[in-house]
Amino acid sequence: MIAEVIVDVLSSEVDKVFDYIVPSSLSADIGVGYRVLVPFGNRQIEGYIISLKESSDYDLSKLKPIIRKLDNYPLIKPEMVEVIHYMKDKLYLRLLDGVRLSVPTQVRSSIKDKVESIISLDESKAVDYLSGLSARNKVAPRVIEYLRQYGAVKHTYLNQKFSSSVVKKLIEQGVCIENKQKVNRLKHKSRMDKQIVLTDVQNQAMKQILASQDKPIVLYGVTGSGKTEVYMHVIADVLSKGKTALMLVPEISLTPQMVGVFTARFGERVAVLHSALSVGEKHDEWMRIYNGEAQIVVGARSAIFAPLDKIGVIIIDEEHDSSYVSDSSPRYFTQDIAKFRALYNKCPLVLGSATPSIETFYKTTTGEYNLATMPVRVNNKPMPPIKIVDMCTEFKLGNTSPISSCLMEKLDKTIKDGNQAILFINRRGFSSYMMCRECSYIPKCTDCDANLVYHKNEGVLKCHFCGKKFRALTKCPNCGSDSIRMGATGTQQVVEFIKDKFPDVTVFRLDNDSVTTKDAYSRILGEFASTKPAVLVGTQMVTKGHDFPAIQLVGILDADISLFNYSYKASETTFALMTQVAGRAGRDQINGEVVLQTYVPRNPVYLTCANYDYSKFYDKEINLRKTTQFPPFASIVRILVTSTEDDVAKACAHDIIMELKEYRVKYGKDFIFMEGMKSPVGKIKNKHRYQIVMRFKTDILDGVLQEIYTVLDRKKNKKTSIFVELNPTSLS
DNA sequence: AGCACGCCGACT
DNA sequence: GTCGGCGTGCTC
Repeated sequence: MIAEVIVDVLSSEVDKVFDYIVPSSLSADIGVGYRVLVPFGNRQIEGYIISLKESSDYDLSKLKPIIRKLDNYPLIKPEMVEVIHYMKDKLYLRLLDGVRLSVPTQVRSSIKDKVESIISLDESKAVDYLSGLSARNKVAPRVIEYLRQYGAVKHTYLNQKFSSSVVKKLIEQGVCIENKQKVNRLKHKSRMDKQIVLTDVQNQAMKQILASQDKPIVLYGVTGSGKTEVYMHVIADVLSKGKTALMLVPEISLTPQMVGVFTARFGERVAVLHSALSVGEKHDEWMRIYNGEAQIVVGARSAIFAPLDKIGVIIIDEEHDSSYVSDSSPRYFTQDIAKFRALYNKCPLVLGSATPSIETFYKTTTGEYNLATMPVRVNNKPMPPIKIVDMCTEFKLGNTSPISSCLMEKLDKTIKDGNQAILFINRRGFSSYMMCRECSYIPKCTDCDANLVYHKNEGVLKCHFCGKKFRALTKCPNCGSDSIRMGATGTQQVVEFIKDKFPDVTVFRLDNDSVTTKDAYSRILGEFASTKPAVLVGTQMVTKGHDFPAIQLVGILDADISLFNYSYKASETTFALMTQVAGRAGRDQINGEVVLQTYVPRNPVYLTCANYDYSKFYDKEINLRKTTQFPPFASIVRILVTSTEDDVAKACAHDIIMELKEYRVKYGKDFIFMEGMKSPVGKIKNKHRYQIVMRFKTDILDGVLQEIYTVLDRKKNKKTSIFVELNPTSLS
């Protein structure tokens, strides 16, 4: 028998399937998905069997045998083998990338199950032992007495309470019995909440979802319409049929809350997967899923690769969220993988959102996706009114502070009422740059073409592309001046401003600088939740999850920033973001309100958003996309070529573009645009970057992609790396 | 990616 | 004479 093996060597050069002989001694207990040790060149490396066959096209005399298998079960299940092939063919990912996504390092590495040793008493032996005991022996009787009282006790606990030598002796003499058992490193609460009865609207949505086996279904429900409850009912239904459920949520910060809600309902049947788990926790959770001990997976993006069997439903919550697109290689769209797995398992795929992405919603109008709508909030409360404030007028009137007079008034009232306010600073990424006031010099990273960002906590300058740290400036290296200033409004500034104006109120800060540890996030939010009155100032982090019942006011400080990032998605991300932030206000008894500060108050995004009119926004936006030819009508592909040598990358990019130019001709006007250029961030980690950006009608996407892949396969070489991105949201 | 093979300069 | 620089090519 011959095995096709993917070797665990991360290089495009060697990213292909190698044939190996399966020795007859192994053939009985080996199969697809097993991890094996194979000879490769003159070394031994790990590989994964992805298929078995009887003969090989390769020179038989050169075939080597597999040395041995490395686990007693296949790490890659058959479904995931299919997923890996799909990613290779359709997404231009290396086979090994697929393997590594399917089998996380925490599982591949030698992390073992955590075992705990439990000590209990053999009563009959204990009686004998005590009777024949000398008077000098003081500790052992106490240990026995303790065990009689408490039954089984942890070995480590006994050791520290008494003495390890005594406990050891008792075990050796058979008086105590040692029992080893596997424990999970991640502790889940197992309080079981009762199911809540669904409203008619929710019930209708649930039925539509369960019936949507043939195509994905969009669950469009306004904030507060109770999507989570629908998800849980769908999952309960699926579980009752003996199937499993996969529930994806946007990012780490949101996960604990969802996990809380889900474990409260489903207890031990829930497993969590996200990047903030420790290696041991990740290993345990993955194995619990693999073994079928957990039937519900709640997790962030990468959880789409969870080794579940018999999936009965896949849910992607907040479908429009950008965290579902992996931003570094291997790049993949979570929805692509989800569609593949839903098709494989013939199960519904739910895309839930209050502000579905334009491309997703478009597919409900063409019939490619089904649609379920939940237009009202469960508590029947209206959405909080949004007031748009023109910051230009404000500035002309002489207010140069980051807070408008209108927001100031409402803030004052909120505090007097003893309630809470959230101030959202929309400052995605660009925080404070250091800059010389004399010559406008800005310090840059030595390895990347990027401005350094000042981190106040550590007092250093950091490169956000490679993480390298530099000493903060005190003197300008360019002109010698010592007047250095910090750019952009930061969270800190606003916090200080509020503290100055309202000295008696407690102000909390939530941003990358204040959230440094794993649980700082929930700690800050916890303190905020129990403080009244209080103001919470923060970045994106304040927009997600968490119900605070006492929020009376939400202020959005620089709404425009996300509108001015040069991506075709700028409008829709802004609309989604504003809607989401606004949804934080007035969730319970209190009537909330929202103040949105902008320099372009007549922008249609804000006008539609202020009326919570998604469908009007959608109509405008889809028309715009159609006339300007952007997704979903056209597709954008970006090819990125990187190399440590500038001219090598340049030449390679040039070669590719020459071939594609020839190919382009046959499509005429359907091929709208193509240009090669140095990347906006021309160098990252000392690798030079060239990009080719093209745009063409979506009808020809499959064909063009295939051509691109064949050209790239021809052009790839050792000195360059090539990445392909479909509909990129940023061009750094 | 690694590792061997291989063909040219400065050392005991 | 040889030790070692790293360019090139291969791995079932």
